[in-house]
Amino acid sequence: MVKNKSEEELFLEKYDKEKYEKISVAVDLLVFTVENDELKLLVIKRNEMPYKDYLALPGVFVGVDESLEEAVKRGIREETGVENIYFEQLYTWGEVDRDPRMRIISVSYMALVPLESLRMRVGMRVSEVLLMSVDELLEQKDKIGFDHGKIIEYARERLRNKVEYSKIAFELVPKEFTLPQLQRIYEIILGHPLYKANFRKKISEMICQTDRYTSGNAHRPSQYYRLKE
Amino acid sequence: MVKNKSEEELFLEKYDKEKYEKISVAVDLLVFTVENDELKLLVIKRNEMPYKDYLALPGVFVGVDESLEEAVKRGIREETGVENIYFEQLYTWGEVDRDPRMRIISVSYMALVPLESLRMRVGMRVSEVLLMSVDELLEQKDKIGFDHGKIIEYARERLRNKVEYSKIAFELVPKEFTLPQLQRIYEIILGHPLYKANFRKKISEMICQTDRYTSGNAHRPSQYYRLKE
DNA sequence: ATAGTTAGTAGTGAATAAATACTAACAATT
DNA sequence: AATTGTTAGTATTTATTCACTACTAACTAT
Repeated sequence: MVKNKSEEELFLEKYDKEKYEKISVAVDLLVFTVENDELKLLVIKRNEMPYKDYLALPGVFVGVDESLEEAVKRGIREETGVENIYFEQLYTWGEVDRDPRMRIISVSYMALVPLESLRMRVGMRVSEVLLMSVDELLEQKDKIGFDHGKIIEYARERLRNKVEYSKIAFELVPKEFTLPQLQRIYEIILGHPLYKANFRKKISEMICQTDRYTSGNAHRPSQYYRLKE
Repeated sequence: MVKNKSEEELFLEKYDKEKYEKISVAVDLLVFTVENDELKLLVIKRNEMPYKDYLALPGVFVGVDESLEEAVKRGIREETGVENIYFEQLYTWGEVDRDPRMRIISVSYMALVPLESLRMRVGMRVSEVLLMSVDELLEQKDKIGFDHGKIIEYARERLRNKVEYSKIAFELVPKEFTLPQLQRIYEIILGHPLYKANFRKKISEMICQTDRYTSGNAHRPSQYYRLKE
């Protein structure tokens, strides 16, 4: 990584080691999905101090030779077993005392995964992994360790905003989906109902229809669509 | 900062020091202002390797006992001499080789300051501080060191988006301002002209008028306003 | 056949945004 | 003292989007 040894040495002469001791950097993961008409988040039940028996976000430390994105992918793989899912950076939390053990700066990332793709992996994890309703989580923030309650709120807010002007909601449905299904995702994230006709008008440019329909339901079947491009 | 020594020791047994060596964290500052009807950014001309004679963003390392915000305030003070200006976190850049000297993760912050408040301080800085047009900067990205060209683009995009749905533009004018002056700020950030009547309607709820007017100009005087609350 | 249920479309009035055209008020010039 | 140039500010018109109602369509179960 260091391309020029003398450059580094030159630099380090001025880099005051007393004052600017290096810092541990972690990524915290907010893996969202929708289950039973609820927005859910992957959390772990801690079985160690500090915050033993509290809920917390999964996370991993960032290695010196590892980019933030690489750490995120590794973390998602370790916690869920899934690969190639959508994620984006949220915010970086840097209060000095946010972890009582040591100074840790945490870069939070939000990941979205359709429930169908999310298959829990037992693995050799030390902590229990749970899918919990975001609403319920935020109602009992005293059960959440560290500053993770604040981070979850921040993420929900970002998700709510972003669903209005981006295609992010498509990350929570399979490649082929019906419009009532997609509309439910929007409504669950936004927390209020939408008008069918307006909803369809708005997303009509983003989608293209397939020739497949639902079947077996005691009502008119709905057509499957997919995201354009 | 460490509240429980035994907790820390326990933790460190499991914390693999080989793999998760700590990392240097810096904050990079994007100090924007408007001068001569142009959006301008505070940059430094580097006089050291690497990227000697290139342009770069000012930045400071984050101390172990210093929050990110504290580092930002210190950085802004060191580079500009001003205090108490608006800033917000932008994004965290974590590619492994983004700095050839060593692994540095950088948290970028955008600050906005009215030109009137911005008084350059000579100080004992090693590098030259410049106010440069953002458009010009982005036209010659090969003159910009590190990954800072990308960061500047990201910041300009964020500023453009945010000016549409927030009160952020008010951070670039004095406490009392005229509407033509404020509209110019919007137009400069957005990069296109706005319709006067629509502009005024839109911001009318955010502002309240004063009883003062401009004078001395060979045309109708304009009224001074201030941000509501 | 019909009742129940959800899928999907048409259309209306209200609010918001885009655009044009105007009037108002000053200083400098004639 | 009237006129001109210039920018400040308002009125109005048209187009687009949003909130909402009301309808038709298509399936299963009875």
